[in-house]
Amino acid sequence: MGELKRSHSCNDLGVDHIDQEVTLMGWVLRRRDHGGVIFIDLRDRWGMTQVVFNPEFNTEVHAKAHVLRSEWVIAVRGKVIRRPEGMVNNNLHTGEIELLVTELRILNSSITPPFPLDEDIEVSDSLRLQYRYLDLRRPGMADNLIMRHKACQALRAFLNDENFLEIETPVLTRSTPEGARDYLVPSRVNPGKFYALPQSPQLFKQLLMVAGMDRYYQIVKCFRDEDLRADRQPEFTQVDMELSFITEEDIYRIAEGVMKSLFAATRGLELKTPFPRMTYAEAMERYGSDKPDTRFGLELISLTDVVRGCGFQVFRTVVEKGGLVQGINAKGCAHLSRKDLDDLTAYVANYGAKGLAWVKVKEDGEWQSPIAKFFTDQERAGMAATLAAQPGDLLFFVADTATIVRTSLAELRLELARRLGLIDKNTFNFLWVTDFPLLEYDHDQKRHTAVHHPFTAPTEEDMAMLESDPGKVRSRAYDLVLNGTEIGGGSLRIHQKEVQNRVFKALSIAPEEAADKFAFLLKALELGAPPHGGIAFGLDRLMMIIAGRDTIRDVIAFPKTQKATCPLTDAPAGVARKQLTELHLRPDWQEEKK
RNA sequence: GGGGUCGUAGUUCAGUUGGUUAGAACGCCUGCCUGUCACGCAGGAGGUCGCCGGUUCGAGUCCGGUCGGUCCCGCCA
Repeated sequence: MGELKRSHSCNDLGVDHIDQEVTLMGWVLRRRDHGGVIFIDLRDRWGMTQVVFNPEFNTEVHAKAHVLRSEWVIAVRGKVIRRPEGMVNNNLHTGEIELLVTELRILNSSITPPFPLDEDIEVSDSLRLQYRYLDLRRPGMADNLIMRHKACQALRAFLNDENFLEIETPVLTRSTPEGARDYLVPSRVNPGKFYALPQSPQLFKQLLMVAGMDRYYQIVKCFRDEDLRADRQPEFTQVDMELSFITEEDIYRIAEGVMKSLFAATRGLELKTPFPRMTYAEAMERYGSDKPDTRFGLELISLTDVVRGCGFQVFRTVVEKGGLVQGINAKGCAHLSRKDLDDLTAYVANYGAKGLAWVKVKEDGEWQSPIAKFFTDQERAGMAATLAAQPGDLLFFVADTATIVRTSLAELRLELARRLGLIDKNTFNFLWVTDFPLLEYDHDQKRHTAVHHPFTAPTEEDMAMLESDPGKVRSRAYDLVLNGTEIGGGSLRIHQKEVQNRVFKALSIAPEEAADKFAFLLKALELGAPPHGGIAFGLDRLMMIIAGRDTIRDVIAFPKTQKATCPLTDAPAGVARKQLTELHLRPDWQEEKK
């Protein structure tokens, strides 16, 4: 860079700087070479400034500028001048001025980029990830990272004000039963033993409460070796926190404060608090989901009692076998085509629904429907009344087990809303979902498993049922849902050894196994563990929603592909045999022949 | 583990019923151009149609497999 020193960013200069001598550094976004005058759009993290090489003003530097190409890195010194009459670019923050160059220094050239860096051009994901450092130069991607930084700073400021301590926890820890598949790390020093990467710092943050830290938080990487989705990858970031001597109300207040500060810092939005709340039971009843999107209606309506003993055999048998019949009234949607209905039927089939019954309510109130003939006038009237059906409405029904009915109608509801354009992207609907069940029965494992995790406290009033009717016990867990996405969850924890042992027993974790895997926790609970609880937010998902993106890859600097690889570094990769033997691993695969 | 979808020039895509030499735009290269801002004009280069196999006189096109991207189901306390 020689004696040149950057004086401003590419977004700084305006009419106040006219006639000043400045130096800019950055990347050549575009050149417009008129043979005579040459314009370069110079870009950096902050913005863009037009720089001008004028042969009448400086022949030497103009001649030198002819070689400049996209993504060359340059330093330019010159004078800030007002653009001529009528040449102002109102789309550009620095559009009132330009830099008339007196000195050009080429800091680095660039080969032709593998894809254009223009914002509006779609490039395949594999190419973007292979050249992620170019992809991140695009303003939209850079903005996402900048926004993520602001979000982290805002929540740190808020939590610091609330007397939290930011404390790090180990990344090399031990594998514990329950939950997702662990990433394992073999120990060289301890042959045959393994560390696991944390699925969350759950037990460590509880131990920090036992340690009297009182309020802890951490922005922390977590690891789960499961298959990927648009909003899920194996390493992800949690905003993790834990507090002592609190109730649910304290957690809600803190979490709402975090969201408030975060949305103010990123979107400049003033969120209304407190957020609405809904029990798990109500959410399942009205939306068929424990993370309902409340930006639109299309609620599920139960018809199980209305169609009991009706003339339609499919519905009748399902009810007799203890299943459910539920419906959705798509108001004013009777105009949907047969193809639309076939598509929707295929859509719910993905979620196990064997069929999707539909009824178009005609202007005279008559039913146009393949199943109309199976019902008496009275039965039809009862169903119509329950669904508040009016002429022009389209009614959907699914009859099956409770799980299939709820899942398929919940997904149908979302798909309908998308197709009908009922979703407002600029609305942010938060919802606390409370009173989750503590346990659910796993038919494969033939035992109960924890809905949240094994350290979640049961409610006082249900505790007595732990042994007699474990499936009925409610927990002191809560989820925070934003626009139908679970963005966080937590619970009040068990802080007494006896209760923890009873829950382990309800989970069919044998006392010997509990002692082996969780001895340290049980011991800590005997040594003055305070009542405590906490919550963790999925930062990637939160940023995805705030940035208005469809995948968390767009808010992660170096994300993984759906096959959990990194096209940039080509991870995961093979290792030398010696590395394995040092770790006391004996591979049975053949080494690649050279 | 399963299902959908995509893969053609550097990039984004088109390519008819299987039929001559595979096209467009942008980008790139050369030349011209003194007020553009997606500058303009003229010319040019650039292709193992992801890969392997099959059907066929003939395959970018049809079939099977495989690899890669992506979305979903299962999975994700």
